[in-house]
Amino acid sequence: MGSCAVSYKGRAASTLGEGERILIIKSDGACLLHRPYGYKPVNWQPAGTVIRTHAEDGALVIEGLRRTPREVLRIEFTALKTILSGSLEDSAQFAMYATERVMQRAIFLRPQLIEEGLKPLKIEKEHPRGYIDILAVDREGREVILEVKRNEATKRDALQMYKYVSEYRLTNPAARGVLVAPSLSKEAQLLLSQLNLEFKRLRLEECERVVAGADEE
Amino acid sequence: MGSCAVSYKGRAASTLGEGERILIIKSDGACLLHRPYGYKPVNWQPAGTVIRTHAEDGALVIEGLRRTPREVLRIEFTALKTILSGSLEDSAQFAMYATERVMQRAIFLRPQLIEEGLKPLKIEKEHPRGYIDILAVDREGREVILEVKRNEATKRDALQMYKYVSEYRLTNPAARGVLVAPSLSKEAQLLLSQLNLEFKRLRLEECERVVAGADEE
DNA sequence: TTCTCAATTTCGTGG
DNA sequence: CCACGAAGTTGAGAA
Repeated sequence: MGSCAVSYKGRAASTLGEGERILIIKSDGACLLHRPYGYKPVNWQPAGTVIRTHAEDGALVIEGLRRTPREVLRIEFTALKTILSGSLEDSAQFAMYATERVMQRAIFLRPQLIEEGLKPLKIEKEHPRGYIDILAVDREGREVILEVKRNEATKRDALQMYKYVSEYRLTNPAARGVLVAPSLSKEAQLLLSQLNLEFKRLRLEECERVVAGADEE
Repeated sequence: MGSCAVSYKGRAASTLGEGERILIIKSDGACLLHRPYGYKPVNWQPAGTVIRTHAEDGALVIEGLRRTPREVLRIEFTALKTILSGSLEDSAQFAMYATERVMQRAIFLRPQLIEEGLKPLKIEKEHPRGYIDILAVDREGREVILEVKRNEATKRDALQMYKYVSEYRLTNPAARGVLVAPSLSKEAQLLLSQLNLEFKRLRLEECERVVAGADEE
């Protein structure tokens, strides 16, 4: 903690005049310089950075160097308020719920969440124009393209799915497209019916239960 | 700094077991909890968050509450290593160079960077489905839609441009689309040729020289 | 508020 | 190592 001036050059370039900030340097090389406000650091380097320090004209200069891409962060402290050094013990598990992946996994584990007889084939199948969340086959053997959204599905989501489905329909006119989300905006609803696509309501909560149940087994 | 356990619930949800971390709380409500490694905080709240603290079973509980969206971050410190409090004076100017805007400006100042006879009409022109970086007219009077990228252009960038160009081609089939970037991914190159779009190599460095030269005059 | 897009995006995943 | 897409993306700018 102290007063410093900063310059950065690499993927972009920036300068910052003298002011009081907090600098954190972690043992993996990650470093973060924070101004007194805001969520994001004003300057930083990611893990893997090589830190070097030296004195220069009565100032403490801290440089973070990185290759691929080549980047240099230079912080020049002219006044120090506090220096803290130590090591932290932290081996705990971080668990994040409520991601789109949970929904995908639940559908794969229990396809009847969507409909009876559905057989998922592939998650995140590659496609010349992007990715399909899930590719499946229904009980009548038709291809089903599933686009999964964690939040209310928008017009944009419907269009994205249409991009994929229309491609499939060139070779397989019976191909279905199902947008899976907890809810659907009114505009998206209209669009889906115009594009001959379907919607299946599915809430994150249900998916979490399915995935949790599978993990117990 | 100390040992804590964390839970978060809001747009998503997460838990983190006991471990030693650094917590920064800024006066605007922004708070960041950092593990001993990595660039990103493991949990956080943005500026505007209301911070409340209380003791509970011998632990220091710090809660960050936020509305729109409703989010709660709860940090329970069971052991403290250090507490630091103070205010920082920082009113310096932050200047960032080397952005996409520099490239846009350079093209506007010196259109021959793209091709002879090009006449730029408008930067960031509105469009029903987004924004066009630059709209121009070539020496033969054809509309040219320019999509500018600071880094290597991807398939995604080509598709975004195609969205605009195909719209223009409905009324003006001769309309051109030019993707401007320092380089082009192989997949994007293929896509461009399929979609009848063009690529023009332009490096940030050249643009910076052009803009710097213009500023001197 | 909403939408749209840039970002030193970062991060993970798969080829 | 690239390429692609998600992210509690964040942040800025305009309607």
